[in-house]
Amino acid sequence: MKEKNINLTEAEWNVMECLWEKSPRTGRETVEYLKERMGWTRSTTLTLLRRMEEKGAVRSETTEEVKMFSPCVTRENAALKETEHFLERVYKGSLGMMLSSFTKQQDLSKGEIEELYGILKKLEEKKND
Amino acid sequence: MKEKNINLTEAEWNVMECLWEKSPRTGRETVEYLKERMGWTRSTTLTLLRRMEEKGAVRSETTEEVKMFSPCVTRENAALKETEHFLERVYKGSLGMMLSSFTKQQDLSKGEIEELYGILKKLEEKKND
DNA sequence: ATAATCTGTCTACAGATGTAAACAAGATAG
DNA sequence: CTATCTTGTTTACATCTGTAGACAGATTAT
Repeated sequence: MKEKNINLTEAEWNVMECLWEKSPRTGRETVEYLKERMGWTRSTTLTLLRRMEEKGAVRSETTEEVKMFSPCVTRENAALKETEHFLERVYKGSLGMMLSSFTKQQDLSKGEIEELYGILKKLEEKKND
Repeated sequence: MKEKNINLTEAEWNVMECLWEKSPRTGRETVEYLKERMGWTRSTTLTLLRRMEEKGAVRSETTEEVKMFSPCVTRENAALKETEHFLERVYKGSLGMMLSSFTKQQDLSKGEIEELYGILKKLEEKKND
């Protein structure tokens, strides 16, 4: 069974964010949410939802006359896929290359560097026990 | 003078890679290069080049009867843009979040962790002197 | 000079994406 | 019951992307 490769477009990410934040949600809620943050019309949101259901990114079930939408992928998983794809395209798949290139240009603050350190340290510890 | 926001599509990245590797290049060279690694026809490559010139990603000059193509952005810069955009979309702009989420799922090898450490250390040193 | 070849430009076309109006059937308010 | 609102479904449409054929002028080989 082939893990369908769900590619979320930029617009679709917004719909997912909405559903990841809370789900299931009615069409109405979703429309409301996206009208506010994105300024989308009802049609736009519903079209997105339909397409996303077609491609298996969200699923719906009709409870008491109303359609409820839920995501079919976790945010973590979607993010992971995106990240892999991104690293592949831009940094030949190397996280190290990305980190060094990016930081070389971005000039992180001390705090940020500390944060990254912390992450690595925790990682290492977990690896060592 | 607004820094035009050059968005490279996936296909276009390949053209850029070719020109970043060496430039200027004749159309012919470029076509040759991409025929090999991508299996693209002459038309495909030339169309891409034209579109990319239109949107300012590459520029050309005709030297002795032949058009020579060069990139208008450095790889570093393009990568930076992509990275920012990517981080924004997927990790609310936070490199830290990206690193921790990604590594949580990806299980880096010891060597890789070391590599990342090295990068951070160097960064920190630079910051401290 | 003619045919074959290069090089550059134009045109094409299907599928993806962003965005949305139009319409139909049920629910409801007056 | 009729006018209105709600919810879901269809259709639309301009752009962008990936991919490429067709054609015209210049160059070269026969």
